[in-house]
Amino acid sequence: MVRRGAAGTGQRGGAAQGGRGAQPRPADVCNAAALRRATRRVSQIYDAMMAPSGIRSTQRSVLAQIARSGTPTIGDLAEAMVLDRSALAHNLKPLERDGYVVVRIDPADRRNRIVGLTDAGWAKLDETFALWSAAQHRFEATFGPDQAAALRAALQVIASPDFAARLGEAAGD
Amino acid sequence: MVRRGAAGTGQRGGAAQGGRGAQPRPADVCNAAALRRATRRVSQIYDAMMAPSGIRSTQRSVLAQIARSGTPTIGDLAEAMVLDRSALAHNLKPLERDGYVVVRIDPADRRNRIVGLTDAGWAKLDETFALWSAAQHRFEATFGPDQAAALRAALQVIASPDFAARLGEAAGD
DNA sequence: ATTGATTAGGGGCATATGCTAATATTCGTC
DNA sequence: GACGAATATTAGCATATGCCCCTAATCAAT
Repeated sequence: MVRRGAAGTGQRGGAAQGGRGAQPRPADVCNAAALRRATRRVSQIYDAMMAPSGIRSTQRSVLAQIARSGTPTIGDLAEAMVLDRSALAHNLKPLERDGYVVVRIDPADRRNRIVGLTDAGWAKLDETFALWSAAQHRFEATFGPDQAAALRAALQVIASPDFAARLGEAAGD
Repeated sequence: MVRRGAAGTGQRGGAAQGGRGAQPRPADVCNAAALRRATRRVSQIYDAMMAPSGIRSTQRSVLAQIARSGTPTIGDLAEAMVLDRSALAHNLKPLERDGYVVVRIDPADRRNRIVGLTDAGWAKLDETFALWSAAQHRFEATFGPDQAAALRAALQVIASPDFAARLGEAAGD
């Protein structure tokens, strides 16, 4: 039940690693998979170095984004972080439980929920700055400052709403 | 309870977007967060375009990696995918349940579990090739082939075991 | 003012991901 | 050949992420 060496890898004809002539195939490697792999690797380092703080890099990202945004709604935050609304709402739960953020109804438009940092949230953000910065420096030193800058530039393009719009133009069908 | 404009963003002194002079801070943006954002954006496109197949890009990545590897153990797969072993074991569950992969004990070393594609797994891999390829082409066309190639090269460096070793040298303390 | 469309969030479900502890198996040593 | 060290995997728990559907609230049109 476990064939081997046959076709069916998505790279037909046994041209697994450039064996045949260059077919019109994208690049042999899935961009999404490559991104996921690299993200896991990097997140592992950041999380490991941030472990003493008790929060993860993902959680610090949320706190930092709230700090940058001021008093965003959940939708605002989700958009800024390229995150599904429900996913962000889930992520806020532990932070709210631990007293770092507060979510309350917008008096102006009662459909909205306004997210804000508590004093404890600000304190945690300050407290974790050194750890985060150390991880950031470590990555930059290992990968190279110029390379890192180029990578971030590329990633920001990809994450931008404009890119998403262009990318999604024909993705729905 | 929701201060504003104070310090504590991790980018002190109100220099949120390059306001002050260039301090020796990494880059204003967390590399891990940037990676996560871009990954989500790209994964959303791939998943949306692969929706008709009934499997996600993450799942196809697993099938493709198994196909490439032949008859890997769970540990082999996890290493190749930069994925925690237990996470991969979890990911295999739905695929096993749906009959795309089989996991069986290695007769040679009964501690190991050998993973393999079933006929249905090979068929699904073939079936999803067109969808995956379309997503891949779409991304390349939007982002630019050269840019995409450069990005993939950078991501592969980051995902490589060697990079992880160098990155992790001082991350444990 | 009532109705209908739009928009923001929340709930439930499923997958994804990682950590820690426990279990099973093998290997090396005596 | 038995015992302890090393290795591979699983189990359980928690967070992360996204989709679909539902509810609540606003807005627009009549």
